[in-house]
Amino acid sequence: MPADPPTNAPRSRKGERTRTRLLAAAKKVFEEDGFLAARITDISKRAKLSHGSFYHYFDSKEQIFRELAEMQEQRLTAPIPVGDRHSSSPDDSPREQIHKGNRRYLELYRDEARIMGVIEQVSRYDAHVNAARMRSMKHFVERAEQAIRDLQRRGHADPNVDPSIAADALGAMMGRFAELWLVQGYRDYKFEEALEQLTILCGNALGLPAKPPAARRRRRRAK
Amino acid sequence: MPADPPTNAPRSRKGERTRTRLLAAAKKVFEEDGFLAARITDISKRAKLSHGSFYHYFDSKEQIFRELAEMQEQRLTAPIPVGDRHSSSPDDSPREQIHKGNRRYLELYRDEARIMGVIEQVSRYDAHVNAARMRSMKHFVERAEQAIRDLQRRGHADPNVDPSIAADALGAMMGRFAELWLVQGYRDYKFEEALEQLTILCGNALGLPAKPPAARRRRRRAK
Amino acid sequence: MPADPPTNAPRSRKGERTRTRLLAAAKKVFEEDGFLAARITDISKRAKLSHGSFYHYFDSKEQIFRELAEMQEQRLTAPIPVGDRHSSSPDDSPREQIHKGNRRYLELYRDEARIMGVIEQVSRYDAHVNAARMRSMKHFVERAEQAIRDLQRRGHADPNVDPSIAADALGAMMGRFAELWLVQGYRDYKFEEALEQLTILCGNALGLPAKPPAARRRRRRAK
Amino acid sequence: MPADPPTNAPRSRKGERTRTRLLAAAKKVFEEDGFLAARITDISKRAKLSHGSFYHYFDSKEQIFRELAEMQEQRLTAPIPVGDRHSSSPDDSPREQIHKGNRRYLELYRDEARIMGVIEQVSRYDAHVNAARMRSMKHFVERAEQAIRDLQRRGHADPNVDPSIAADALGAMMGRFAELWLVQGYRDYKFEEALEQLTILCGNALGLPAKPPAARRRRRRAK
DNA sequence: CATGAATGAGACTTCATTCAT
DNA sequence: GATGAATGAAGTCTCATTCAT
Repeated sequence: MPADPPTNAPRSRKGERTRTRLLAAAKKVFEEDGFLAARITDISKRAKLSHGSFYHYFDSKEQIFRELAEMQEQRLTAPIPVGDRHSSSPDDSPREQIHKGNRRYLELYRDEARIMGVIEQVSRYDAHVNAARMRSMKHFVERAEQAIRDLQRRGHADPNVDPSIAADALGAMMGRFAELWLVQGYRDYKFEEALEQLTILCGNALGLPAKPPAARRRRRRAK
Repeated sequence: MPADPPTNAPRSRKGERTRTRLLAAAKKVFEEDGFLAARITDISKRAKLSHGSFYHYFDSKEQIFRELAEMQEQRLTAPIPVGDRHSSSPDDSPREQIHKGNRRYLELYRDEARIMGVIEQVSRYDAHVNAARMRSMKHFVERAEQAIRDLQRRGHADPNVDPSIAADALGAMMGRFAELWLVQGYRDYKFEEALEQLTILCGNALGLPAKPPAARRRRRRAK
Repeated sequence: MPADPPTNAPRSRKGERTRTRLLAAAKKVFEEDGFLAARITDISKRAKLSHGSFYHYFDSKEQIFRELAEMQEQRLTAPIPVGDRHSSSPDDSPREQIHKGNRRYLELYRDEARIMGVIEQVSRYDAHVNAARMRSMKHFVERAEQAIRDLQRRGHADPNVDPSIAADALGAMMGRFAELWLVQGYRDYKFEEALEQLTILCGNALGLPAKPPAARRRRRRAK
Repeated sequence: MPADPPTNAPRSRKGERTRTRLLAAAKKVFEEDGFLAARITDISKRAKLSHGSFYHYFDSKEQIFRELAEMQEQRLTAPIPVGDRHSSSPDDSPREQIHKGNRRYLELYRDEARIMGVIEQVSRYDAHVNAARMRSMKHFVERAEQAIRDLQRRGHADPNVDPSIAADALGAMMGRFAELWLVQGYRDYKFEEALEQLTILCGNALGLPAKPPAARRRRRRAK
């Protein structure tokens, strides 16, 4: 999954620092101006570098963006590290697990909304960026698909649901909803409310057992 | 909801025809080359016109695209005309109604996938195009929201679901899934299968009564 | 001195009226936008005519402007009609005659300052317009020159002054001062004051006998 | 009074040389073609540069012209350096001082007639250029005004003359006469003759004591 | 490593002018 | 006479990218 190993890797400590500075500068510039309007000059200037030097580190605007986007995507879809605030414990209910996953996704998306918006933009005309997204999306969706399959096997999810399509569709829902809400400002939901609702919708869609309002559950279990 | 009436409207019959020719040409060029790569010259040439003439009818590439996008969006989210192949009869079950609506949406999206892809692209950097999308989306979503509310009132939908968020989220799901599938070729689903699954997911998400097929089947079996 | 007889002279009564309308419209547009920014379209539109029709009456923007400029120049440098408010009676002193001539010039210039400014502009890059100015200027200056010569012969003007150069120079002074003041708003003189001063300067320059405001002088003489 | 410091100032020695080359090239092109017909490409080509490079140094044709015009204006209206061929010694008569000033002005104007003509042209439609002219003109005229005031105080100049208007008007005369003569070729005066006449006119206008060939006049008065 | 001067392809846009209707 | 559609020459300006220093 790594991008093409940078052809122009820095050789010295100093070079490495400069490269990092460029990446940070590029992120800011892309966030402020969008991909198209961003100019190499702006990025270099922000990194306190002459624009000529840019080419020591990256071949083009596309290339530096791809690297940025890749980093971002990976962060967003990476498996939740065990022990993380968002990691689910084995005895979380499926809905609770979804809830935690969704929370993590939305929080990350929200915190990086600007650059996420630009990635959405660029992924529509840069095949590389799109491919990178697809790759990490697939990775993520596969885990979800497997989880659905498990739930179905244990009789906890609607057997009529196709795990593959469902994983894609619910992923699409989360992604696009996040963009509409957090990037394009389509509406102004309260974070917790939106999160909860999305979780309900996901849970329902998969036909998971009703929500925690635990009382009911215990009774059922009690049965 | 109509766009600003074109400032440079044609004043003669002939002009009107030329304008239409330009719109058709533009659509093709945008579909083939994408928005950015499309050049005024290409559009004009395809309409068998000198590039100078383009400016009699449109102020810029943006402007002609906006008009195209607006038309497309309206077609996609317009209420289904009564009597249409896709129109639902009053005694359709809610799931059936959703099914019909989804079918219509997906079919239209599929038939215009190329241009829809370009619209997705442009809407990320042209505020006008995005605004137009938002407008028609809102229109569409409001109808959905109202429908959900009705279902809840009649006890047919999960009362925990927020109609507004649900309408947005399921709309997001449909839209993004369609793009992934029909524009970006992310996966290669069979049309009927994807349609059915999306309908299940929507129905489940809203907590609608179990799918008809099941009922019938049981009854049938019961018979 | 007449301009080239319009190649495209109107043939009907209606045509004549349209032509006049175009001239009037052109004058306004030139005044508002200057020559360069003025477009045939604007002129035609203002004359409630399609721009195509413009070419029935004039060959180009230059041509219509030349006609306008010529009219203006002639008005400005035409001999003062006998009996006119500005006409000088035979027993006016030379200074009084100059005063009247200057008043007439400045009043006309002031009343048509906008278009005069445009003429100044265009005369710097349209040889025809400049030639027209030169022609009428020469006409005017020749009369002045003759007048100076007469005054010198009668011992009323400084014999060291070259009538030809003086006429040119004082004409230049009047013209450029008027432009600076009335077109470019360089300073904000009171009309009467500026007029009087210019007259003094002209009179002095030619070495005419001291100014009439006899009172003061008499007093001085009385001393 | 200096123009806004160029935003795109050269940062290296080489750049500085190139910039200078561009200015020189621009001057020539403007002189040959006039402002309107001059193209960026021509200027760049003449400076042995690609047209793209032009934009490293100047934002537009207007900008480079403004800089050129400013330089020219300043040269023309700068105070005469002490010791210069044109500087007047304290015991020059007022008429002699005017003579020297006029000579300097006319010689400079003549030597730069081409570009002066273009400046006259441009100042009529570029507010910046005009403003620059006005500024340096004002500077110049203020010195003249002060001189007139001094002469009046010492009883050497006609007290009826308003120093401010007179300075403007005589400045206008000099400027416009120079243009007519040296740029537009309105007439073909001998340099020395024109200079002398203009000096006489200025001196007379201000009512300065008669010219050196005083003898004649004194005799007359003596009568 | 860094600088910034130089390049040049390429697209947009304007508008005077022509011409078929 | 009038209309307005159509033409196309011409010039501006931008910026990614290269390269000599």
